[in-house]
Amino acid sequence: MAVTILDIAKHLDLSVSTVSRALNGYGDVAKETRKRVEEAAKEFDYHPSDAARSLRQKRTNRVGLLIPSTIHYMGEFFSELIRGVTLALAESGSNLMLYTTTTDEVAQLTRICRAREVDGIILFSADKLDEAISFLKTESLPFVVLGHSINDPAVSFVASDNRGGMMAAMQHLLSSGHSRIAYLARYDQPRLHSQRLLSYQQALTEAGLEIDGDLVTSASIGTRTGYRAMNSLLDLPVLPTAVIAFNDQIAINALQAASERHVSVPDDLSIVGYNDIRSSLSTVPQLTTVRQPLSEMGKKAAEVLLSRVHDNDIPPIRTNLPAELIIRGSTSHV
Amino acid sequence: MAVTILDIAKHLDLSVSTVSRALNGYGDVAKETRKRVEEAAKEFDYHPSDAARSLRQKRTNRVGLLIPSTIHYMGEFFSELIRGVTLALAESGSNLMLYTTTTDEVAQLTRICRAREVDGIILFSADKLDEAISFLKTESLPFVVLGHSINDPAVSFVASDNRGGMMAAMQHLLSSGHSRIAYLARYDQPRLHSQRLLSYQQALTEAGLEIDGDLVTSASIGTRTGYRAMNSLLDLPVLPTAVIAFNDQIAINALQAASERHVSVPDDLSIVGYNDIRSSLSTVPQLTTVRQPLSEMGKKAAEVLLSRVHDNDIPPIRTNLPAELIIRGSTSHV
DNA sequence: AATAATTCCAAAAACGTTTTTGGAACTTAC
DNA sequence: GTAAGTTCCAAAAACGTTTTTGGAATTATT
Repeated sequence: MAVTILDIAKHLDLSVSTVSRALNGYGDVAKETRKRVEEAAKEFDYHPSDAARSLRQKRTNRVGLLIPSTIHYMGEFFSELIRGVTLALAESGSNLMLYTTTTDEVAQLTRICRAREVDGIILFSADKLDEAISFLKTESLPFVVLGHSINDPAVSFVASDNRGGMMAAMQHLLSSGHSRIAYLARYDQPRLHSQRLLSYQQALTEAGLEIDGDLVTSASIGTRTGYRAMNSLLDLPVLPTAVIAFNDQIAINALQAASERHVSVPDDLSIVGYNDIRSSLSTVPQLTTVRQPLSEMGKKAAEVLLSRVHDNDIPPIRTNLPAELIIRGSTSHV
Repeated sequence: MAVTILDIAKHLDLSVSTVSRALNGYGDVAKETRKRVEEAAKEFDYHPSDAARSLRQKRTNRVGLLIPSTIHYMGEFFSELIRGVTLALAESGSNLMLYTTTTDEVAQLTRICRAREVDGIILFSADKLDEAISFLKTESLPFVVLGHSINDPAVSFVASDNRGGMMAAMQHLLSSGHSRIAYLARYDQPRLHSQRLLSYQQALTEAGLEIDGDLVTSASIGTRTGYRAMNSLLDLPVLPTAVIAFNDQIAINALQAASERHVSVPDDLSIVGYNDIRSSLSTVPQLTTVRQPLSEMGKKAAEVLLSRVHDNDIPPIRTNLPAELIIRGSTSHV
């Protein structure tokens, strides 16, 4: 059996309560006694039972991160986020539980809340975000949404400035003389898509350009996402001179499609990605992209959550981190 | 406050023990009573407290996955593994705790074990694997190593056939007429590296070729890993005609370096990757690579661990899943 | 020198389950 | 018609902590 606090107490001829207070830094214990306890704890490699402590304290020192089950389609994106999350958690001594969404997201959240498996939840999953949010609002479990800016002023979120990011990309292309700019979207991400689309349309309108429905199309999720969609753009009677992709993966596959059809990037076609994942440095040419500070977003989300775990009555924290255009080789003057 | 088993018991005028037995499927409860209990539990959305249950049952229904803190450098690789892990865990009703390694791995493992935070651990971290293993062997916590084949016959692992995979790549190149074959390694992964190096050398020797030390070099971890190393290979007085990279990321960056120096792949240079991550389909040309069944490995590792959680006295399960050469456009006849 | 305050610690309660033990009520067996 | 099973359930113990309460011993205050 594992060593318990009782073993320590017996060994030192103290009561368990004193040992507990000594280890948790309470004041009601003599200096000398505390030292003895700490030494014994070290000697026996004593660590308090996680379950027992959680039960008594009503705190688990765990936070949950809910991610989509299609996580393997967004490996780089995700791992940057998670890095930030783990960084922030490590500082506070909390641990991370990873939940992948199931078919019934709300049932899953119900269990997590009612069984008190975690102290709080970072909602990254996007499947049925609205339902998930409205459920969590009825529970007392702190939560924060990661990656989406939420309209409801009562919910905390950490996202990046989508409108601004997309606008920066558009302005870069427009000022480079492009007028036929395609948007290679992801319709299955309606929340992000609609924001980006708005900026796309606004930029065109402000530039006095027509909005051509043919130039907005969607990549489908899967391996080589965006490959087929890019090809269909290249089948248009009048080709676009620039493409903004929903993310870097799509941009990379668009690059591949263009290359296969001997459309030269950036000479014949400019391509802009989104997110600035590491791979965007590895293409030929390197991707111009809108950088989202993914790691920082993860870190910030964890911090926001932890502050709510500490006190859930503080007003909601709603953060849009700035997006930044990174100009590399995949775009040029028309 | 959350609803407890006592609330259900009071509401139904039963004892807590009966409610517990009813919900957990024990025999000692009348059909009618069980039905009433189940209905009440559903009505109140009752879920037993995770902490209380863990404490009493000495089982947490959680397993840990230990990953390196440099996880963001291996996003795709990692997310495929994790997908398999979560798939297997979901089937068994277990949850996943994600631990990133800290400076003192053993101290971290000590805490995890002694605090009984999880039922078992999947060791994916490679930093000080030997120390970690020898520590875990002294504890009673079940564990399995993921991604490395371990010599010690007492430890369970799930890996893929490194020797075979590397050998397949070499044979492919040799039979295509290549004789100057470089190996773009990762010295900081000594375990995997040494196995691959052995196969590399063996294949050359069997083909009656000299082993040229200049042709074995190492990529360093970081963004664009392998870019600089590839460039130094291209600076050699006599160029290699083929390169086997330690992983696909390195291969992709090697591809980029070659392209920038107008070395045509595969005409002037063949490049082989390793792992078959999704991105290996997105390059121009697409990567020839050695496929490791990453998702299956993760799944298998979780299954092996769970079987040990169920009964830790079963003999070690040691699995090398087959690696498979996938021939695509980045390699050709010399 | 008596009282008040302080320091240190032990005892006990509490957290919410599961599991063990035991016993009442009802059936079956002879 | 008693003995022996069965069926169902309640009571209590146990899991390993933290926190509250209270009290003895020591020190400070008047």
